[in-house]
Amino acid sequence: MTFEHPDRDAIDLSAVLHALSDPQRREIVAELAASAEPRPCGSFAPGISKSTRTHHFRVLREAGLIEQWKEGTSKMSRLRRADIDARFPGLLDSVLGSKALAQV
Amino acid sequence: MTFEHPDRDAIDLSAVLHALSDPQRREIVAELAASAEPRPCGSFAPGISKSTRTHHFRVLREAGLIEQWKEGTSKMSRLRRADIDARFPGLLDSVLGSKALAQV
DNA sequence: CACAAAGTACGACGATCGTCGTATCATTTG
DNA sequence: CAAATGATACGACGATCGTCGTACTTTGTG
Repeated sequence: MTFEHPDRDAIDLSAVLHALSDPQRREIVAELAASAEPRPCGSFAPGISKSTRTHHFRVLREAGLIEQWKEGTSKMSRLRRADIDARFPGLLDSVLGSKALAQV
Repeated sequence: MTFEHPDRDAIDLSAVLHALSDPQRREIVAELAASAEPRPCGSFAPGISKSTRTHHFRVLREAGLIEQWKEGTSKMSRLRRADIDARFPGLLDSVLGSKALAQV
């Protein structure tokens, strides 16, 4: 918990919706939601540069969507599903559910 | 239907989330959702300028969230709830529902 | 026709966004 | 210690955003 994570009650809807409005970030969130296990940042979005990936992860973390911590040389990420579901019930499910459509 | 309205199947999730990420526009959508009757644009968001209001309504319309048509000198707006609900089930409810929180 | 009302078009402005490359840091491993 | 790995910091760039004011169009009303 050494990074900037907003408390559950401080999670802002505008920030969450903005974070989710980017397809790249939505893809990351979808992958995190699919695998319950935490994963290192580097295992996502292979098409983009490292700095861009860092940027996207920071946006997600500061919006309160993910939690991050260091583990060796890697940085692990986990979806804050309980917090998001508690604060905005149904939001994550509807956004991720529509991913099942041909929604790229 | 003389304006640019995306078809239901063409409604893009990124555009919808981006449109909803602005508090001003979310407020408009919330008011439209509250009163089932169409309302002229001028009856919203009294604090902002006319041009900004026009801009917000266009963003909402081009994202597929609202439908607009002229009626006399006014332009009426109605929420495309059925289309949004069909395309992204639960999304609108979760976004508007959280409005009930102290989410400004 | 003249006037008022409701929106739009068109820039403009500062701010933020998504992306990148390069340099740097922290950690593990040889 | 030295090298490699995984991620960050720091600009930088073009693009988009939210906001505004002013000028303009469209429509209805006297």
